[in-house]
Amino acid sequence: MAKDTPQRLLDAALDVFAEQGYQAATIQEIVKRAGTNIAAINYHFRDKASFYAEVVLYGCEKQGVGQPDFLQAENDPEQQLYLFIQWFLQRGLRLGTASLMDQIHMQELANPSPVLDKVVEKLIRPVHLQLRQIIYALLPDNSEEQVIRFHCFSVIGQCNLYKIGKPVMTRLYPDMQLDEQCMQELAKHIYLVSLAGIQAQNQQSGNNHG
Amino acid sequence: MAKDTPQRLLDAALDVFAEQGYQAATIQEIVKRAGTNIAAINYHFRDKASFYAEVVLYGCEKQGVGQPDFLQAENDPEQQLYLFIQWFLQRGLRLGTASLMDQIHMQELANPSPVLDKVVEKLIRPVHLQLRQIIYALLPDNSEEQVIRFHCFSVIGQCNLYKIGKPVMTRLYPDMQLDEQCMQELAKHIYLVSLAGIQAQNQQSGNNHG
DNA sequence: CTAAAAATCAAATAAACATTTTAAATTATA
DNA sequence: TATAATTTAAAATGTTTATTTGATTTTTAG
Repeated sequence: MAKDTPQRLLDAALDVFAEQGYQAATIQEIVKRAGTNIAAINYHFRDKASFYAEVVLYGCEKQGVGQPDFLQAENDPEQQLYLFIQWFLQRGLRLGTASLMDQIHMQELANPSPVLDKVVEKLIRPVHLQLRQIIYALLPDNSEEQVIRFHCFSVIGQCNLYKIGKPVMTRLYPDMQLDEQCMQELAKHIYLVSLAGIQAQNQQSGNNHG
Repeated sequence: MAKDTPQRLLDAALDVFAEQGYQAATIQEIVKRAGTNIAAINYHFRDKASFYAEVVLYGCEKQGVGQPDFLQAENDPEQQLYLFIQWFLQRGLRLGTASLMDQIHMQELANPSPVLDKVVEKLIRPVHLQLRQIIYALLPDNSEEQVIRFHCFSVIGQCNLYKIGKPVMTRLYPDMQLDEQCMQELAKHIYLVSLAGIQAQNQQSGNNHG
């Protein structure tokens, strides 16, 4: 038929698995969207489980290229933090591979599978390490490991809620619209809170040591 | 057989649905744990979908009783905020109905169903309104609606990450153990960051108006 | 207290659905 | 043309949900 059935299967499956999760997704729906038939899955990818693993890996690689680097020397850590927050927030909102992988991430949080290990290593850890570097630069030199982690997770946690918690948020506040403008204000807000938190930490540490 | 089959079914189902989500959970597993057979589901609760709705409602009512009230007059808003964070964090860690409903919440975020509306109204909104009151008291009188919401979501977001993101966190930092002591330090951290964020907001608002 | 009616439960069966396998047909390629 | 790779349709397998049927228990009325 058309060209590159495996490719069409991967793309269709990424959509379906993101929308519905591994269990709820049926290979029937996937092959229907890919415009082929059921046996194609078995021929190109052994079975559903192996197929899912390949789909997620495919999504990781697709998103992996073109991840921005926030640790450019010309920016001070404050700027880097702001840019990170802005990027991280917007990623989930825009359509495309990134938001699909965010949905897969979500599905994996609800029902972890062996695939989660690779998602963490390929997508999450690299991003996390960048944030960690930024936070590290903003904290005193002798900061405890736990303090660094906590501040990272404070930033991530604030951002994540707007991806993960959307279904609840729209029910709590039906008038709330998470559009581009709101995202910008939100980025400023999270930056303000996070930086204030770090500075408060610095003061406290200073008192403890002085 | 034993007494009150519907009751045993509800309790067993709450476990299974929380663990696996609606799709992945099978009524076979549920009736097995409840010590009865499949027909009991169809007899007492029409079908799987209706049954799930009743299970979630049951969970809501079970947890709804005994929710603490943080708006006691004897505490100042700062104390209230700290107690709220501490309670909210610990709720997910401890075993019992609360953590089960957190898991259901999680499953509903990944794959929302009509039931989510009721979970929001019965469980989430009441808690959210309490936090909102606390935040409101900490902000200037003329604060914008959006600012209030953002600060609420900053607190919630930071706490939620440790419930929702646990599978990722343990992979990022295998040495991290979210035990009671860690929770206490975490509560202090989130309180520090959140309060510093609010105070920074107050300063900024003051500048804007003055 | 007893008989009829209703409610509850268990086992087997049926129906629906999903996945995997098989085998035949088609297409591409050497 | 012969061979291998791919696609298709159909059937087999397994799993899950829904229904039926008959037995047991409980309730209600006389």
